[in-house]
Parts: sequence; structure tokens; C-alpha cells
Amino acid sequence: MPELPEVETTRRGIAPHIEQHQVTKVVVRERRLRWPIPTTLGRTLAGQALQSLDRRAKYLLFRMDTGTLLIHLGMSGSLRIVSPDQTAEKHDHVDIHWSDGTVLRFTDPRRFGAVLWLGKNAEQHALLEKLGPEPLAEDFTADWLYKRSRGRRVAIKQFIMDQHTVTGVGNIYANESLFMAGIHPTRQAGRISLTRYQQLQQAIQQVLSAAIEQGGTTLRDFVGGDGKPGYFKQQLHVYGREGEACTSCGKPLHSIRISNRATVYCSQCQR
DNA sequence: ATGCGGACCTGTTAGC
DNA sequence: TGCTAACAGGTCCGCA
Repeated sequence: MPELPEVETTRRGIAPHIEQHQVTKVVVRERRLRWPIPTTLGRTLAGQALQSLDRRAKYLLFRMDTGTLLIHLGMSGSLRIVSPDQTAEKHDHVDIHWSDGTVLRFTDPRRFGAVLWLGKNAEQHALLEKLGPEPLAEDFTADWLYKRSRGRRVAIKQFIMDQHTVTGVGNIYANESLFMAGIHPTRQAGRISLTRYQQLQQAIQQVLSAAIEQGGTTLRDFVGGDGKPGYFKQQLHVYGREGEACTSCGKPLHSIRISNRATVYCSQCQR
């Protein structure tokens, strides 16, 4: 489900409700996620205060007194603030209870998500250590994209969806960014000029910032921490629009699959 | 090192 | 109406 804008929307939605509060207990109903939820999680978290809720790539990082709790939403995960008396549904796998009575509920039908305790030195953890730059930070530059791509034959779309190239770009925003930059999604990453990488770097930043402003993209069921859907869907130019007219030139949009992911583009505007 | 395909899951929808 | 297949916002891992 969630790419960077949806994760960021979630973070902003839930942070004000739980920051500076203490965990009272953790209820785990299903620990079989991407990796099993540690059986000691409740004991580890109980009594600890949340100093801040950060995001790195698509990971939410709960900075606690003695370390970091990592949550990834996978394809279908969501986090919501619920009232303590709200009964749990089928896929509500984890509840974290806080000192003021609020409950943070993790829901994930497909169970591709993750809930892991990283302890101290979280940034050295294998999942975080080798991530690329944050797309909205200053170290995400056209130069970095250009240098990293030399000699690489992968399709540019796969290249920018690689979290070691730049974090947070998933299938929707990869399609949208390439359309905005006028780059054909199958073009080899190593055969794109610095000038075009400048356009791509800007396109990624514009698409992601606009999506964050709109509260993310809701295709079917994404809701932010406040339970509201995202409105960026109205601004999608290519994703989910195969066969429809290109918003720029009017030609019907093409649809192909790149590494088994739906890829939509305009053969006229993207080269 | 790079690149590819399979794996992990459930739910919804399209097609017969 | 019911069955089956394809597809869905992610990414890790093993193998060539």
C-alpha cells in the first residue's frame, strides 16, 4: 500500500497522539508478519516513553528511552489511533496502549509488514544501513543518480524503485515521476544523461511533496492516522489510467509490466 | 556486482 | 451464481 507520502502522512497523523507518552502494554494477536514479532516486545516496551516518531524511507521509527521500534506497513498495512473500547477486527494484529488511554492499532491483511525492536544503534541495522538518500533531503542530487547509474542496464523505473538508489519511491510515484520527467520507463539507467537526471530528480521531489500535501494516495483503503483518505489520486497522470488519454498530448497511455509491476506511460511524451 | 524470478500473504475483481 | 485466475501500494533472498 504505502509509499513514502502515505508513510509520512501516517507519521504526521499519529505522532501528536503518542509522542511523550508512555507505553502501558502491548497486545499482539498475530505475530506472523514478514518476520515474527519478537515475543519479548511487550516486556521491552512497557514503561518506556516515546521521545519522537521519525521516518526513514518507508520505515516508521519510534524513538523510545532505550532504543528504536521499527514498523513497516508492507503492502496493506496501516496504523491508526483508536479508542480503547474499539473491538479488534480480523487483521488488527497489534495494539500499543499508551498512558493516556489511547491505543495505536496496527492492521495488515497481507502481513507483509514488520514490527521489530532494533534496540540502540538502530541506524546500523541491516534494514537501515544501506538505504539511499531521502528524496526530499539535500543529498538527493542528480549527480548521485548519474554516478550511481553508470554501467547499470536495469530499467530506469526499477532503478528509482531501488531503496538503495533513493528511498520512498514505490510503483505509483515511479510511474508518475517518469511521466513528469518525460523518461520512458524501460530506458536503461546507465544510458540517461545528467541533464535528464536533473529533470528526474526534480520530478521525484515535486511528485512526492505534492502527494504529502494531499495526504497521500488512496486507491482503495489507505487512511492516515486520523482515519482520513488521501487525495492525491485526483492528480495521478498515468498510474491506473492505461488506455486513457495522455493529459499532455492526448494519445492513449500504454501499459506494460516491468519486473511484474504495472507500468503506465505515454509513448509520445516519454522517450 | 548485477539482474532475475520466486517467495511471502489475503482480498478484490475480472472473466468464463 | 460460482469457480478460477490475475492483480494489488513492498522488498528480501537465493541463484545464475
